[in-house]
Amino acid sequence: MAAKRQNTRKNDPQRTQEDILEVATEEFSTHGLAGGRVDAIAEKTRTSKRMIYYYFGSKEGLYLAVLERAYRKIRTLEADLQLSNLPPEQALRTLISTTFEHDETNPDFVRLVSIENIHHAAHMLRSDAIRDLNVSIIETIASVLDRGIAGGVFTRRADPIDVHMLISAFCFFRVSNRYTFGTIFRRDLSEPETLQRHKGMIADAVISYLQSGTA
Amino acid sequence: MAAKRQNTRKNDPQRTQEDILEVATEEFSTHGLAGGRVDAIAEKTRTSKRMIYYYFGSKEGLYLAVLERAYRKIRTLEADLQLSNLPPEQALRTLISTTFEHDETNPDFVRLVSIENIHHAAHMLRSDAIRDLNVSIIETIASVLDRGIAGGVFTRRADPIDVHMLISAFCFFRVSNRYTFGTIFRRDLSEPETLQRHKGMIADAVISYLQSGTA
DNA sequence: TAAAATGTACTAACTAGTGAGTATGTCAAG
DNA sequence: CTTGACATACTCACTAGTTAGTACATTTTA
Repeated sequence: MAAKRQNTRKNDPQRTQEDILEVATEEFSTHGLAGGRVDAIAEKTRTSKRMIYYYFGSKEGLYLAVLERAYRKIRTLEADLQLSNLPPEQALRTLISTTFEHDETNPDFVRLVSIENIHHAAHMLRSDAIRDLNVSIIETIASVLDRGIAGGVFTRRADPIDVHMLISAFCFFRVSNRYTFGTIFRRDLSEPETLQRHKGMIADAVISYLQSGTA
Repeated sequence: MAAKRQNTRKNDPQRTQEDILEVATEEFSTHGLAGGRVDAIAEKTRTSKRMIYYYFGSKEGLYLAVLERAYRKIRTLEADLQLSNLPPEQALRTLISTTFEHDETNPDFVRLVSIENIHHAAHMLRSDAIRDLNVSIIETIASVLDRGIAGGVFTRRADPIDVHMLISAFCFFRVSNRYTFGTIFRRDLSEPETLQRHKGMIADAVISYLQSGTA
C-alpha cells in the first residue's frame, strides 16, 4: 500500500545519456580509448552498462560521442568572440587570452585531443560533425591581421592558420605536457604567477612577431 | 647426422633486448600503453613473448624501458650542442632549428611523451634515469640569453625555462597534433614548404620576443 | 656441469558485448 | 476517465574472446 511506489523507476533518456557522456569523458580523458573501461563508466553512472550499448552501440561509438560533445563546446566559444570593434592588437590579445584560458580550464578537452592524435585522428575523420567544424577562428584572425596591416600596427604579413597554430601550440602544450614538463623541470605550471607570466609571454611573442619583419 | 646443427640457436641477449625495445617502441607509440599488445610485440620480434618477461618483467617494465631509451637518445643530442662560440642570435636560431628537426624526425618520441602525459607522467616519476635527466639545455639557453643581453642583441630578460617552453611547445605541437590539426584545417604539416615556413616562424617569433620589451 | 637464455604450451582474469525479459509513458478506443 | 496496446527505456545475468603473465622443458655458453 504505502510502500507500493517505493523503488519506482523514472524514465529520463536525456539525463541518462548526458550522465553517461559526462562520466565517459572523464574516463576516456584519464585512461585513453583503449585504457578506458566500459564497466568502470557503467559503475560511476546512475545507470547500467546495458544502457551504454543501448544508446551508443559500442565503446567506440561512446568515445566518438564524447569527442563530438567536446568539440561542440569549443566551437560555441569561438563563435561568441566579438573582436571586430576592438583595435587589432587588443583584439589579438583578447583572442590569445581566451584560447589560453580555454585550454587551462578544459584539460579534459586537451587530453581528448591528445588521445585522438595518438589514434591518427581516425575517429574525427569519420565524424561529419567534427570534420565539418566551421573554423570561424581563422576568419577572425585573418580579419584582425588585415586590419593590423592596414593600420600599420602590424608590419608582417602572416598566414592566419600559422598564427593560430603558434598561439594554440603554446596554450595547448602547457596543459597537454604539464606532467612530463613539470617533472623534468620541477616546475608547477598551474601556479597563478606562472600562469600570468606565460599568458603575457605568448601574447608578447605573437605581437612582436607580427611587428617585426616585412615579408 | 648432417642435419644435427641445422636449426641451431644463437644466444645474443643484447641483440634480443634491443630487438624487443625497437619493436615495443613502435607498438607503444602507435597504440599507447593500454592499447599496445605484448603478443603483437612478441610476434614482430625475432624472439618470443617469454623473453619479454624474462628481460623486462612486465608490460609496464617494458614500457618504462622504452621510455628511458627514448629519453636517453635526446639527452645525448642536447649535450652535443656547441653554441658558446656562436653569436647569441645565431646560437638561438641553431638551437631552435635543432629542436624543430628533432621533433620532426622523431615522431615516436613525441608520441611516447604524449602518452606519458596521459598517464600523468607516472612512469617517468618512478624512473630515476629519466627524473634525474640533467637538463643541460636550460643552462645552454641561459648562457645564450645572458650573452645576448650583455651584447645588446636582446633587450628582454626572459626566464630560460620559459623560452625553452615557447620553442618546445611549437615544435612538439606540430608533430603531436599533426592529425587533428591537419584534419580540421585541411593542411598537410609535413610538406617541405610548410616545414620551412614554420621553422622560420618560431625562430623569428622567439627572437623578436627577446628584442621587444625591457622587463 | 651450472647458469643463462630460449621455446612451447598453457591459464586465470578481464572485458566488450548480448540475450531475454521487465518497467514506464503515451495515446487511442471504449 | 480508464483500459490496454505499443514503443521506448531500462534491468540482470551471461558469454565468447582476448590478453597479461607463467610453468616447465630445453638449449646454449662459459
